[in-house]
Amino acid sequence: MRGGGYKATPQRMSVLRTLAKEQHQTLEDIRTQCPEVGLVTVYRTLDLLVGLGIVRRLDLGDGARYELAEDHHHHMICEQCGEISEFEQCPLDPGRLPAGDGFEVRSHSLEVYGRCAACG
Amino acid sequence: MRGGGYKATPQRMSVLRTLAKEQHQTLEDIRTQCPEVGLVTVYRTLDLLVGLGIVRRLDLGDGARYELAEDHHHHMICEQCGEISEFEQCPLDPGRLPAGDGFEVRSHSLEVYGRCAACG
DNA sequence: TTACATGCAAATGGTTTGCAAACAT
DNA sequence: ATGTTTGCAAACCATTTGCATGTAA
Repeated sequence: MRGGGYKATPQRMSVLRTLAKEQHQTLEDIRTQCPEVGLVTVYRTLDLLVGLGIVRRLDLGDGARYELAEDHHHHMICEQCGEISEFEQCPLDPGRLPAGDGFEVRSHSLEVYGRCAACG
Repeated sequence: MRGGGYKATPQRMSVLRTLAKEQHQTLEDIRTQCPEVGLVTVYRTLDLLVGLGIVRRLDLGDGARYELAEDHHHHMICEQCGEISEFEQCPLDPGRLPAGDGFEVRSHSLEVYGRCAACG
């Protein structure tokens, strides 16, 4: 972060610390845990972090969510209760990715929908 | 649609006809092509169609988009110019989908990001 | 005939912007 | 000193709601 010429302010640190605690949090989730950071600053900090590639922004059907962009993982969403969980193993077959049409694949995101164990 | 006890009004037909023309349109796209349909009605019609499973709602990073839920396909998004295209071949390996944790997979969505041919 | 659908205007709610004060270097 | 960051209030914009009118079946 400092590398980019940005300052490591207490507010930014606080938001980052919160993001490190849990995956795919909403802005409200973050705000609750950073009551000392102004709403506008949370928005701006998240924008900054997303721009720097430190944070990933997702939309799983219900507004924006944010998470640290460290590891590669995907999401399972229960259509019944809305529970979101992660899985690490990527079921993509790279050999079957679209190719030959000139599109250069750089990243991907995958969401799996269904029923969680609790909802049967 | 009539099966569900809903009326086939001119407005709904118009929205459906527009959706049939092109994939992943924004609400504004649709509205431009259905100037005779009120804004609120477009919203309500899309909600209804999504609820009936006829239409799929997506978010590729820039607000909501809608498309007919007929075929299974995925999206490629150019990070440079924002162009969106589809590909039919699904690169998922069903054998590697998360299992054993009690989650029952019913559907999935995959988005591929990178550079389109034009943006090199 | 009658419950459902439409459309306007107004309300809502999440997100962004203007600007002055506080801060880091 | 100088440019960055913060926070409030206000502006903004997409979406939703209330309610009276219109309409498909």
